[in-house]
Amino acid sequence: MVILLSKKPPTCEFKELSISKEGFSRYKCRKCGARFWSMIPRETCPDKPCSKYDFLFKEYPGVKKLDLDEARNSFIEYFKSKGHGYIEPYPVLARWRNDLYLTIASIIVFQPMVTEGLIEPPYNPLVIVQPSIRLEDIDNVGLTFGRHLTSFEMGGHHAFNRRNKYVYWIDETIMYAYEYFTKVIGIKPEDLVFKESWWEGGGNAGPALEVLVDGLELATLVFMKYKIVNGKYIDNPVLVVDTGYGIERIAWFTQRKPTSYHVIFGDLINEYKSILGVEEPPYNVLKKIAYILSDQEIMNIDHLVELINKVGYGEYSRETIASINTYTLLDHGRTLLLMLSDGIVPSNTGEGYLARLVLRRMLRTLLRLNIDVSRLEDIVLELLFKQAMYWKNKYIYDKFHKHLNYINEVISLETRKFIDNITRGVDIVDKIIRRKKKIDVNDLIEIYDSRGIPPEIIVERASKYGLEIKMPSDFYAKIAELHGGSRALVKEKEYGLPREIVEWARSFDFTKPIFHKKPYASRYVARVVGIKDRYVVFDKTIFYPKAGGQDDDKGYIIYGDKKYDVVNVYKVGDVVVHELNIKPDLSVGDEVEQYINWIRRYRLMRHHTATHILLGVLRKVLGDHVWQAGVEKTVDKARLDITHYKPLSRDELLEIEREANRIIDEHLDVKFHYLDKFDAEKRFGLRIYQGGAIYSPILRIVEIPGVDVEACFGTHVYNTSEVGGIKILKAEKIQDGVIRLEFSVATKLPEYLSSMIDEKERALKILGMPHGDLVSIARRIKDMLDKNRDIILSYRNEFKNLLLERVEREKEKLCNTWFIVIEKKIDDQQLYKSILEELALKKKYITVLYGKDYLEIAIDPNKAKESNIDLRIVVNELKNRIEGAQGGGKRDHIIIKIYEPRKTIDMIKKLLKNSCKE
RNA sequence: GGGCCGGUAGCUCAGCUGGAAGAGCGCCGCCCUCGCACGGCGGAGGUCCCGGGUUCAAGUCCCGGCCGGUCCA
Repeated sequence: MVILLSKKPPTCEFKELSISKEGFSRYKCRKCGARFWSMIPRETCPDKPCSKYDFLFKEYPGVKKLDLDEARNSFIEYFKSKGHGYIEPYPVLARWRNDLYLTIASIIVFQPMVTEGLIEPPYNPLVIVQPSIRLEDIDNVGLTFGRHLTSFEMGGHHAFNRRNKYVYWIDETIMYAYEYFTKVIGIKPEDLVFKESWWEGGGNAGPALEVLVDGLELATLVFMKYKIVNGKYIDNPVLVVDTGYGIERIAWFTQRKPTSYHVIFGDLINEYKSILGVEEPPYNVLKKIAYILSDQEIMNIDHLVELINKVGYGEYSRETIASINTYTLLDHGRTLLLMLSDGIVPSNTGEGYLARLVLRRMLRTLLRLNIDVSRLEDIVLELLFKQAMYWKNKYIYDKFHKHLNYINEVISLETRKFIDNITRGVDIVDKIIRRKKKIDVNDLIEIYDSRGIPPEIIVERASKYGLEIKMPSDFYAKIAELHGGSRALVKEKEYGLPREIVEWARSFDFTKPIFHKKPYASRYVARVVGIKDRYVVFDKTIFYPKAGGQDDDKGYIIYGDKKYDVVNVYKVGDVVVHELNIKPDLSVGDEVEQYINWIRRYRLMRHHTATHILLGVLRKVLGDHVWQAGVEKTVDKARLDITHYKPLSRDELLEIEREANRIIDEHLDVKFHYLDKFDAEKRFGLRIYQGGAIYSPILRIVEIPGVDVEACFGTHVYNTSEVGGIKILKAEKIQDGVIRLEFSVATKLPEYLSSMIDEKERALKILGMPHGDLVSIARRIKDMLDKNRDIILSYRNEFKNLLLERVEREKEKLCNTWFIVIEKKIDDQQLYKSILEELALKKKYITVLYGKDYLEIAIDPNKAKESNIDLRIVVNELKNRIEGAQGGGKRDHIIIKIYEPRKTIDMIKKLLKNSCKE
């Protein structure tokens, strides 16, 4: 997430801080040069790598031990008491953003709408504890004894200062941190250090202060005054206080256990150890090792072993590594459960890939712990089950056990895929070794990159052949290199309009959407506010633009005695652009009548409402992981892509269809709400973002009570009964984790029925039985074909034998063997192929087969050698002597294209006689 | 969304520098057996993903597409 930019604005924010009144002064770290604030003079900053985890072996008389819940509550309660409004945590899956998959910090919840000043936050200031996921440091998990986690709780208190509303800024933020850590947690002020730094993420950036205590960073206070646009820093209209308190680290600090995992996962560690058959080093040894290595940059397991040996704990290296793998499983398990219970479906793209990545790392870790492949699925399920139970009734983690059905099924499927993969990997290693007798680094890279088989598995397999392969330490760096620079994903909006028209459209601010207020209006009067070429903007419109997967309206406008067709309708921001068939003779201010093609519109409306019904039903039948992954509503049919992990069964489809039609018959009124973003999210949840993130202060919510609620721009019917009926026409997997449903509704259905009946009748006609029953006729024809095939086989055999008998009579001596000629009379490739095989390969005759304009000569390869026959000479001669002859082949088999092949046979005989020694 | 790997018999796959489409398992028939399994003999089964190009000739080479896998966003 951290993007390196060319030029950072200079930071002078921290030259003077009011905390100096408490006795803090500014120092410079002798080792890393960083500036920091401390009450007592210090040579170096208490941060890695300038310092170790000194807190582990220090006594803090004023500090009370807090578990995770207590640490979280202490944070929330403190900031509540200081006038901060409390916000419930958001999902880890950032559905409300289109530039991020995962929630990586608490500020993500408020970007970009609040941080840009476009809407008010629910409270200002506010406090939130946001479970967040960061996978950048996934390779470090475990190795750093708990400093790195793939998921963690970020305590944030935020203030949004706008020009006309000041809340608080740097000094107040520091004082809150100071007071929280000294008064609530009980740390002595002289142990507290504020280190100057810089942070950026999610599109904003700014100077930051890291709050450090004896080697551990407990919080970062970020003062986001910039936003990042096209790689440049520009002043943000809102001064954002973005703080991140590491809830896990605060708990760890107060308990001073060897690793943060001991604090987060408690007894669960022991359960994992017994499932995995792992022993930890003795408590004090582990703590010592964690301490001694806490200022080291540990690259990988090998490096860790080396370091452990170096510091004199070599005898515990095996237990230490097993423990680290266990901690990794715990960490990844919680992350995976967070992802899956927020509805991520593992797949090969998007956020689904991130879930797969985490699971596969878990599975690889299990293999490293010598868990046999056959037990992989059971073990990983058991580990996740234990974890889900451990978190029962704890904060948002309580949701884990509620999703266990989905989690179990998806993990089973994914684990089997992984096992398939590595099994195939073993075969590939065997194959490469058979062929090349060795495997090099390029093979490792290629196999990993294109087949996802981790190099450890290959190395292990190769060792069974006695091959030793060194896995380069920069393996993953090489992979990254192979992929080149990566680009950030921000979807450019496609308008389908010329750029200058888009620019022009932006100069208007709003077209009143009559299609929302009066979706049943097919005629309306509007005033022209802009014309450019064939494009017109009105003050209001009943024309629905192409948006939200719904096709645009077609129709016409009338001005006086002039009529213009509206051929396309586009949406640019809140402006609707009408494209006419010709450049109109209109002026700004003219009042025109707008007419839409009602039949078309009504079908689109019905398809759109049907899509919402179907989505609600799919979620109900298949589970909460079902999200809309794409959608298109045209006049003929609608298409809905959903996230789901396996193909839909016949029964599921029938149930879905039945349920959707039941909702139509329920005659439910469709409700529309206009709500502030945060109100809508609070009232209906983040489900509303089925169509992707919407960056708008006010959301239009379409609710089918008890079925579905979505933020939606489209036109809908007022009652579900108007949909009239839903028929699913097709359900197919379009990519890993995505199922596409095609369906149609209402008056479109008889058309489909008619075309099906028509198709059936055409088939019957072709079969010559226009009034028969298709199924029984098909069965009869199949029987007939089978029977005929048998008959043909018998004929073929008979004919072949006759031919072979005749050949025996007609054969003549040539080149130490027999020479025979066969004319190809029937278009039966199989027949002549088997004859050629019989004569040339078994009987070793020189066999000539000719047809209308081609000729083929074949002989047994060994016979050719021993008789010194080379058919290539024959071909070349024929090509030389006969005009238009073209062909070639091998020594023992040639094919030539030639007119009147029969006439060349004598020539062939002569050529053969010359070439072979008789 | 991009890179890479793949698509050949019902299944798993082989098929080299373009010249006669293969193996194992499965299926059918026969032999062996009281019957089954094993074993033996014989047989059926192919739009070599689709489309275009190069060539006398393409499973094989080139281009485009579709589908699957995988790595990375």
